[in-house]
Amino acid sequence: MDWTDETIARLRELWDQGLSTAEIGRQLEITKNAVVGKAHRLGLPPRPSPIRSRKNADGTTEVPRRKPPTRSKPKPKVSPEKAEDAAQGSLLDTSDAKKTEPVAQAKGDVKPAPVPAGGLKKEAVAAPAAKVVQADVAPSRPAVAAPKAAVKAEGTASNANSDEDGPKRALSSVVGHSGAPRMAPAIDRPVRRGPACCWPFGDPGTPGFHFCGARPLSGKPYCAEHAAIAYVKIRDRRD
DNA sequence: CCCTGATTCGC
DNA sequence: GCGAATCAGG
Repeated sequence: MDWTDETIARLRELWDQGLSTAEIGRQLEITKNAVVGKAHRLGLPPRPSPIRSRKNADGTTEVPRRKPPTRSKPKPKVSPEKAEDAAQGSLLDTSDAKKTEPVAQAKGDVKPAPVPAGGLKKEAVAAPAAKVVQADVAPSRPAVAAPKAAVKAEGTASNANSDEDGPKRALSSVVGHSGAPRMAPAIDRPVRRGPACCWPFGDPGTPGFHFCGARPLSGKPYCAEHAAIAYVKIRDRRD
C-alpha cells in the first residue's frame, strides 16, 4: 500500500466520519489492520474501542494486561492476489435509462466487488450527531454503494432476498435520480484551496480518478449534491 | 460465532 | 513505516 497524500486524506476523512476501520479498509481496498495501523501512526484520534480501557482517577489509562504474544508463526507469506478490477463504466450513465446490470458485474468475478456485505448496523445508527445517518456504505463506489442504503435499509440480505438482483437493479434508478453523478461536474473553480467534496469519481488508482472537489457542506465531506446521496435520513430509509 | 479497535513485532 | 497476527471486549 502506497500511502499517497490522497489516500491518507481519504483515510482521514473516513476516519473523521466515524466509519469503522473495517469499513474504511473496504473502501480503500485495504485491510482494517492497515487502516488501524496507519491511523495510529498518523496519530489520528482514537475511536471508541470495544475493549475496555478504564481510566484511573488520575487520568492514566490502565490497559488490561497484555499477554506476551507467542507470536512465532511460520506462516508462509502467500500474498493474496489482489486483483484490481477497474469497473468504472457504471458512473457514466447520463440518462435515467434503467440499466438492469451494473457493469461491474459483467467482468468476471476475479475479485468480488467491494460492496459491503453487512447491512446497517449500530455504527450507522450511532453515527454523526444529526438526524442523518451515514450510509453504511461508502461512496467509494457510489453507483453500487450509496443506493443500496437508500433503497433498502433493513435488508439484511437474509430475509429480503426474494429478489436476488433487487439491489442491483434498484441502484441504477437511484443513481439516475438527483442529477446522476456522472463525471466531474465542471466546477467554475477548478482549483480551490478550501475544503473540497471528496466524492470520488472513477476508481482510485486509475488515471481518471478524481474527487468532486466542489465546496462541501459545512461539517460534511461532501457537497450538497453528493451529501444527498451519501446520507440518508432515518425516516426515509424505512418503508 | 460475529463484530469492533489496539497492539505487537517481523519485515 | 507497514500491516498481518494477535489480543480483547461486546
